[in-house]
Amino acid sequence: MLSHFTVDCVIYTFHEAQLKILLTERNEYPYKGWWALPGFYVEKDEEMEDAVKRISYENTGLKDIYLEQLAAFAGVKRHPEGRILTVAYVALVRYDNVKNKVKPVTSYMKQAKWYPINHLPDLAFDHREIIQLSVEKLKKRLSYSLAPFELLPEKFTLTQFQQVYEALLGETLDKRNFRKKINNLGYLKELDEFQTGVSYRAARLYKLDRRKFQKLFE
Amino acid sequence: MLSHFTVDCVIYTFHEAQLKILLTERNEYPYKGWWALPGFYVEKDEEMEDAVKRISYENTGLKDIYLEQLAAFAGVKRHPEGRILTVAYVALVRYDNVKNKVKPVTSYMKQAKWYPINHLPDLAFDHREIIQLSVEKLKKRLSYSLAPFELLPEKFTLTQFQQVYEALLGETLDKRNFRKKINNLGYLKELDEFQTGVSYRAARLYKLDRRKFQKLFE
DNA sequence: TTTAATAGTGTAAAAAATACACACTATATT
DNA sequence: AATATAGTGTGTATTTTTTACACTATTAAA
Repeated sequence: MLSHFTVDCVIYTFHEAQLKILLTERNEYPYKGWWALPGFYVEKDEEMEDAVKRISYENTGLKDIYLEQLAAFAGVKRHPEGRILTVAYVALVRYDNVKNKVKPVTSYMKQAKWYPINHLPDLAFDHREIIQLSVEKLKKRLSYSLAPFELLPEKFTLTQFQQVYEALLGETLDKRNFRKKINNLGYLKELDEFQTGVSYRAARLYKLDRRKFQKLFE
Repeated sequence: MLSHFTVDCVIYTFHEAQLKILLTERNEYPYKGWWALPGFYVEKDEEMEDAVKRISYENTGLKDIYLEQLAAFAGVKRHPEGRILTVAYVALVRYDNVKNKVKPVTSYMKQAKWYPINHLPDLAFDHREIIQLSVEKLKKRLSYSLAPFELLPEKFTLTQFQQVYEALLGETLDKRNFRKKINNLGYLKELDEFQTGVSYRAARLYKLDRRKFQKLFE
């Protein structure tokens, strides 16, 4: 009737044309030395979401990030000392905002590191399963959620946008058909700005037109 | 760090061309006399799903029913005595199987009753919100999940099948187009049997072709 | 000036979704 | 026997969406 209560965060970002997840190396029994999702106990009078925010702040230095609940995991055998119920959340952050910030600021882990979703190390507890579920959920919601925009910089190229889709779908898409489709969606705003610092033709930048997006999905 | 831990069940069935949810009248503080989702504490060494099965058995007399986890609700203020974390599950049952069975078999409730999803009474706790979320989830998964078949009898008419869709989508569908679409899906098996006991032209019965369904979604 | 790397663009064909109306049949009623 | 009732079952034309596919443009660096 009483259970330990934790939250775990699957924190995604988009970098080098890949989706990556932030993992921490545990410095505590059990699974000491293993990689795991950032997570910790929820305090007695703390709202679950606040605990998630606290943990993602400790790990990314960011407040006010995009969060959604994934699922609860409560297997009696998850933890050797008895049931620890965890509620897993998905968080999405822009790599620009975190690239110089990630470091372990807690005693219970040695380091934190971004791993591409298709090259994950062995993971503690049932964290592999949690991640698997999170990928599937993101995949399904792709075309009617703000998720892609939470992963990309404010201003992005269509190629970057396509790469987010490709990373989640796990397949390559035809450039022309992709562009046609997102043009029809109608919630991208074409800017008069271009990529800089590339040694090839600079791509045009776009951003999300939040108004149009909301009109479409209310 | 420790929290009370319960599960709540949103048990759906299909009856009289409507989707209905099983509610119980509480016989305990708090919300005594209010209608609520069937739910109870998870025992110390009990798996969460087993608790759900236990509770749905107590309420419907059925074992081995279709279950999926919906979400965790853990608001500090859900319960006047402090946080009670609940994990909500959706269960789907065939009305044929339960129609003579529903009765309160526990001390903590007075009665149980099926309510159409669009005529619900006032509900205890945040149960209205839980139900709302469950409807939305079912709606999204409609055409690529087994949910409709778990709600219908083994052998059903196309009209019944369409009514399940209509109830969840909250709109009426064109009969010809609906039939064309599900014909294209290709996982319905046409039987040589017909409805009986109706005072009008008897409709042909169909059933799910599980093999084809699985081939399609593996 | 050439090379390497990526951006950007259109059209035709096929497939899927939509809109739409009437004849059929089993039973109950007179 | 005739008729009313209530729901079953079916086809076609139109529009929309999806797919397949290949070349030119731009920039920086060598």
